[in-house]
Amino acid sequence: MTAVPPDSGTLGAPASARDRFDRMHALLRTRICLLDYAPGTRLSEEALAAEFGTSRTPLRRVLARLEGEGLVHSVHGVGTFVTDVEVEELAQTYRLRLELAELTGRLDPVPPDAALWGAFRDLSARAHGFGPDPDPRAFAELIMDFFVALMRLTANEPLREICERLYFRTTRIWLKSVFARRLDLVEEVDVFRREVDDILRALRIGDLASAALIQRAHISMSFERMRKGVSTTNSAL
Amino acid sequence: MTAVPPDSGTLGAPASARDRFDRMHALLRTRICLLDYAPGTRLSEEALAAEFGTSRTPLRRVLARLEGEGLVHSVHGVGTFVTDVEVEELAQTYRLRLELAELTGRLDPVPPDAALWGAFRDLSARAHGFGPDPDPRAFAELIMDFFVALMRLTANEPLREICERLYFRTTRIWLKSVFARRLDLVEEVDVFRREVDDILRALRIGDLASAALIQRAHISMSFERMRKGVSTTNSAL
DNA sequence: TCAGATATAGATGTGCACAACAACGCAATA
DNA sequence: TATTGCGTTGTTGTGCACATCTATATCTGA
Repeated sequence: MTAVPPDSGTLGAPASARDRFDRMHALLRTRICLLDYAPGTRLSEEALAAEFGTSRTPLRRVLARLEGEGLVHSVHGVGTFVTDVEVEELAQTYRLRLELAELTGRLDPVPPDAALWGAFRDLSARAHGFGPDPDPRAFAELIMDFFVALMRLTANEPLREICERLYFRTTRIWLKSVFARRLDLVEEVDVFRREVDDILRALRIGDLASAALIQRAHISMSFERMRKGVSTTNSAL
Repeated sequence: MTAVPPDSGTLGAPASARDRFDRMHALLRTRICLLDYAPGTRLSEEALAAEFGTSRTPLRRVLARLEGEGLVHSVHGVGTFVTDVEVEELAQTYRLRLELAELTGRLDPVPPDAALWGAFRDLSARAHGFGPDPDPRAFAELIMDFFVALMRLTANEPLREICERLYFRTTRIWLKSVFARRLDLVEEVDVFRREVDDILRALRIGDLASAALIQRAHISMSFERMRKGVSTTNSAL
């Protein structure tokens, strides 16, 4: 036998330090955005390090990154906490996201390749596969996957990076509003199905700018529904 | 005497961990953007830690942040290197910066307060204070300070953060072009003086949108001069 | 009973020693 | 002479013990 490098597992990836970092980062980000860790939750460095089978040192690097992205906040001697999100505070971020969404259709748009078409078909099937009583978390995950897929329609790397950064910072407010009954989940599912269908229709005729405008409109309307949800709740008290 | 907290120095700041981090981060970022560390330079963690009087651990945190901002790149077992910048690669980033500059005049613009007016007066004085043979580094520092001051004209925090992020990632190419004689420094100084004067004129009549458009135009023209500088050099060979 | 100082517990931040890894040089060999 | 293998060296990544800091509970005295 020739010398075989220490492959830790079934196949392929030698699991480099960077890969571990990316995996931990993506997983924690997903948990925060899907409210597995509610805003205000304290994240124990020791517990997370034990879960990932490492020491605190690499994990702290991940938390530092998440702090730079505005998802957690560390205080010396107290703890690391998931940041909170409020509708009114996010108004600035949403206005910016509107403009950036439109830019994805104007700056370096690229038509979908075969792989991306396949991804869109799967996403559409998932969107239409939800029953009358959908699981909010699973649906939020679908929305997230759809957003990431849409980002592949622009070749402008910095724009993509910024859009995703802002998305992950704001998306929790939607799921939070659903749980707080300020949004009607069934209506949200219906609206999302129409958004997917409309955007795919625009993409099929190669009109990426219109696809971006449709996305922009839905981001705007989604935010307005959340704001109205707040005032409705208030006036109903 | 009542108990006095252990003040480490002359006055005020107790120099918390976060303050140290911010200072190290800002200083290294400035050095990279002002080409004190040329692209490709290897940054020694040990040497930098010694310079700041700490161990590698806090310094590594700073380097990790800089890597997230695209200013350095670490490779296990090799070193941490200042990233390189090429005019053609930055085309996407510049197109994005154009759009974002315009947004600063449309999204949450705020007129200058007394302090900001004072800052602008100082900046204008510095701009007109350069002689016939200006120091490129000092002039680049002035441009940087002016940009940061302009960012105070929008109250949209996420927009400000993103604009600065992209600025620090692209600004080195200007100074690099000056050193490579692809840009004429005297002409650049003249152009910058006009930019400052024009923007301040727009601000005095309260037209922040026009100020942003002027800035946008100058970013665009600056990039074009750099591109032309490349082709001119090439055709002159 | 209440105000304030103090001890305690538990968290993040830091320093140091070592592991993992990559580049280089050098020598042995076909 | 070209090439392959290996040891050396220097770097980043990791683990662990300890320092530093904050919030809470407890004790003390009026």
